[in-house]
Amino acid sequence: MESVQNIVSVGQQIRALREAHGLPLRKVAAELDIDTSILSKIERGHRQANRQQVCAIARIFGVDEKELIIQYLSDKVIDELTNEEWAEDALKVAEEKLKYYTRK
Amino acid sequence: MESVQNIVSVGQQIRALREAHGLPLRKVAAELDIDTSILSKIERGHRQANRQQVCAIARIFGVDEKELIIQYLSDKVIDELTNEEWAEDALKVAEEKLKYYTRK
DNA sequence: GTATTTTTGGACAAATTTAGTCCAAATGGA
DNA sequence: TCCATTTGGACTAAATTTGTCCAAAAATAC
Repeated sequence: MESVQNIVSVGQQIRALREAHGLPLRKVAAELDIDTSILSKIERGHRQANRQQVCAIARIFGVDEKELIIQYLSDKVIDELTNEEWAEDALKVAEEKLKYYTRK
Repeated sequence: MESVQNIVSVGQQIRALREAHGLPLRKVAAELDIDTSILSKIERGHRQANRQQVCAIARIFGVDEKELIIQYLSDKVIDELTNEEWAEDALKVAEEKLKYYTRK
C-alpha cells in the first residue's frame, strides 16, 4: 500500500536510499559537502536537512525531486505542530488559507 | 459565513481586536512589554508574534485562546509553504503523518 | 492649518538558533 | 582482533530572531 511510504520522514527515506545503494555515510556526506556525523543525524531526524541537500540527494540517487521535497516540507510542518494540542485544527485552517491565497 | 474569518492572519485579528477596543498600539504594546513598532509590524505580518504574545492578547481582550493559537499555528505553517510549488501536496502528507503519530 | 498623537520604517544591537567541524567512543563485520 | 562505519557531544561560526531607538509620515484634534 502506497500510503505507508508517506509516513516515513525524509531522513528515513534518505537512509533507505543510501543503504539500497550500499553506500557508507562517508561517500554521501562528501557529495553533500558535510561531515558524516551531520548526515547521520539528518537520517535519524536529529537534524533537519535543508532544501539544497534534499535536492542533491534526489539527484544523487536519481529519484523524483518532487516526492522528496514534499516529504521535506511536510516534516517541517509536522515540526511546527508536534506537541500542539490543536495541531489538527491548525492544519485544517492552514489548508483553507492556502487555498484562498493560491486561487485566482 | 464563518469560514471567511479563518482567512485572516493572527496579526490582522490582533489589529481588529485592538481597534474594536479603541486602544492605541502604545497601550497594548506596553502590556506585551514590547515596542509599539514591533506590535505594528506583528499586526501587519512583517514580524511573527510568539506563542506567549498570542496568549497575552487573548487574555487582554478576553477572547478564546484556542482560536487565536490556531490562527497563530496555521500562519506558521503557511509561512513554511508559501512560494512552494508543492505546498498543497505537502499539507496533505503532513495531515497523514499527524494522524499517524497521534493515533493510539 | 498647526499641534499632538499615533503609526510606520529602518539602522542598529543582543540573544538565540542553526549548521557545521572535529574527534573520541561505540558498533559491526571479516 | 582489526578496520571501517556510525554515533554523541563539545565547541565555533554564521545566520536568524527579537528587540530598542528614533525620525518621518499619517491621522486626529483643536
